[in-house]
Amino acid sequence: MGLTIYDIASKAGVSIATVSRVFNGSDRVSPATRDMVLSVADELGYQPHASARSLARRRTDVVSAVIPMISNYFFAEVLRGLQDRMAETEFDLLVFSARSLDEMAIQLDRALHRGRSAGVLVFSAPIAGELEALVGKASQPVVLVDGYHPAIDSISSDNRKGGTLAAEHFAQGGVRRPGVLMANRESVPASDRLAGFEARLRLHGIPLDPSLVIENSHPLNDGYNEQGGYAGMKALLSAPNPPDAVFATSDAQAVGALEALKESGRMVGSDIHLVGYDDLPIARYVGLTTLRQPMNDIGGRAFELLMNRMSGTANGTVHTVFSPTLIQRQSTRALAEGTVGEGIAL
Amino acid sequence: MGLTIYDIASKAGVSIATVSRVFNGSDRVSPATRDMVLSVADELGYQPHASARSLARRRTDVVSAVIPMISNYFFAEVLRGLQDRMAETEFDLLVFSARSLDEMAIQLDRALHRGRSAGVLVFSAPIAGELEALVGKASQPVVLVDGYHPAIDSISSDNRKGGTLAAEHFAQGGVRRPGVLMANRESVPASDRLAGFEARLRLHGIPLDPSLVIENSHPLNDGYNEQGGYAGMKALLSAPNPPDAVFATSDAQAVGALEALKESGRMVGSDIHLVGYDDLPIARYVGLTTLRQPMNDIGGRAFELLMNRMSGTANGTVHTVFSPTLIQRQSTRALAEGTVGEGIAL
DNA sequence: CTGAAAGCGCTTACAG
DNA sequence: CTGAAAGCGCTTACAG
Repeated sequence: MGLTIYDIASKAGVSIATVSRVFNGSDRVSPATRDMVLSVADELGYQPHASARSLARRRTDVVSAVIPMISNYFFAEVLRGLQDRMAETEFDLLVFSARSLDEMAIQLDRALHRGRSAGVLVFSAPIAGELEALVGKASQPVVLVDGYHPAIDSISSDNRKGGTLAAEHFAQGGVRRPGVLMANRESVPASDRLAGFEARLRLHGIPLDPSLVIENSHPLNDGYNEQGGYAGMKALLSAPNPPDAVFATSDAQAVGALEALKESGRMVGSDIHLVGYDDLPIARYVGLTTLRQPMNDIGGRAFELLMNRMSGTANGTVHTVFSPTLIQRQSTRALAEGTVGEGIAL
Repeated sequence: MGLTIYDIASKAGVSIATVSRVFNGSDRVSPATRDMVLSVADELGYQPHASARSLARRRTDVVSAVIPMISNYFFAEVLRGLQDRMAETEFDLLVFSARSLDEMAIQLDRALHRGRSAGVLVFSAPIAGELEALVGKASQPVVLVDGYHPAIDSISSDNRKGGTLAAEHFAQGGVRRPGVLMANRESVPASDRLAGFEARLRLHGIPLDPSLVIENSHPLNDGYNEQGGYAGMKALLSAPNPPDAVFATSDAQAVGALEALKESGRMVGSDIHLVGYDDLPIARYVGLTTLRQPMNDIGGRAFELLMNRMSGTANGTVHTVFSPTLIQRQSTRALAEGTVGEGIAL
């Protein structure tokens, strides 16, 4: 299909400028001309050439997303929100996925290549060192998704707030001896969740026994995994003085914990309570109280931020922070105190 | 950064042709010239412009993937395999995601735009009607992933074989009265899995009572969901003559079924057996016997197929079919008959 | 090994 | 409303 604008122009008996105008929706074309050009183009099956167009226009309708571990539920959902929002526009999405921080730098470097895209979304990466340098000298706008840097637009979810909500739920429900199933210490989201949780407990004068804060022993996926939750809950249950409610920094860990609780014969939601984080599809299914992040909104909003930057509309640096919501389900049933959630196990 | 090849050329005291040759790894440049051009380019921070390059070369180093429901585990994993393979090349990946068949056509149409990419991967779509027409007149090579059409290169997983393996496992283990938790009837993969299952049972002279084949009542995600598996298993258990082993067409359904089995007090893996499909991460965790598809390999192989097509190396239509593997775990423990699988619940 | 020049397929002031 | 022409930033025969 080597059809060019020249073929259409000659066949339609107009200049290439006119054909171009028709395809760019210019209003400086008479309806009659437009219709005829369109019908010729349609008949011949003409399509403008993407690269030629971006070169001539000096801009491209492509956005890049640099993502660690694309197979992760959170990223996949954010990406979905992003694409839904993008579908309404002319933009296409270039995806660069990495499996480590080093790879993030490599992929970001690729994404930043001149003429490749009009803007870049960087997911969940601590912006320092090499990444910071790359973003610093980037010639296209960058927006951080699920990340933060004082000088770069960002959009994220308030992890401290999530921890706070969990603690508040516990406090209101009369929890006296809380425990925590923590992901890897190095994980920034998990640390923030824990920090918010601790601070709010303190406010209520509820002590958090350090021996009841179990760090995940399985490193997979930064410690957000079932195995570690299972092992951690086993450890908590065999403590001299076990907790009466547990906050897990992810649903994956919580699902593992549920397994351990079932084996122990405990009634979850009455004997002991459990709160997760993420609201994976399975959370609803197993009746797990959890913190939900508006993943789709995050994706959509990220694209909007980037659009503003690309069009030069934006002024100062913008940091958008979404709040998580506590979804109350059976795993904290007895804590309900009137705050009946939407949650039924099935 | 409006740096062009001219800036580098003049600063380096050579022609733009030479600069171009350096950046294209041509060997028709003296080492000395090469080094000096490179150092100038490096100093100034020059990068070739992607669109200009593809326009002049008359080809692009971009591949498109058209995907339904990107948040699905299977697609995310295949995508990962694809990207791992692509990372070794100069290719970038454009992702178009759809939420329905109609949207698949729209997105495929976008992906097929001239100059946008050098080849397109179409995921899990029945190629007929509008989609077939689009692929038919496409000017770039198309490879079907998890799909089939006689005239188009494809790569897929043998779903009939998966059903056969499940049936064989049941037959060898002495199952007398099998049941099936079926996804939506319209789902091609589920139908194929069921067909293979039935055929192999027949071969062994084991009857499959139609009343023990329960179609999922929850339409979400084509019937591959926990809720339907739960409800379906409840129905099977309350049958006048319940099954002694159940084949679920997905792990999601099987996880729901496990829940129902637990509530019923049945010992899974001895009183009754259960086999899923997909080998989701949670399958290993809950000790579910299942059929695993080599998702990463599928992605990598899809890219290779496309590369061959793009380079014109390929001859006839190529259909690659991967076989699933039965991963034996606790949920069919008593069927083991020596075939001890790798599976331990934790 | 190197350069001058044509060409890739569009867009967009500038004139009319 | 329409056209002629320059330009977007490269690549690649063609000559030397």
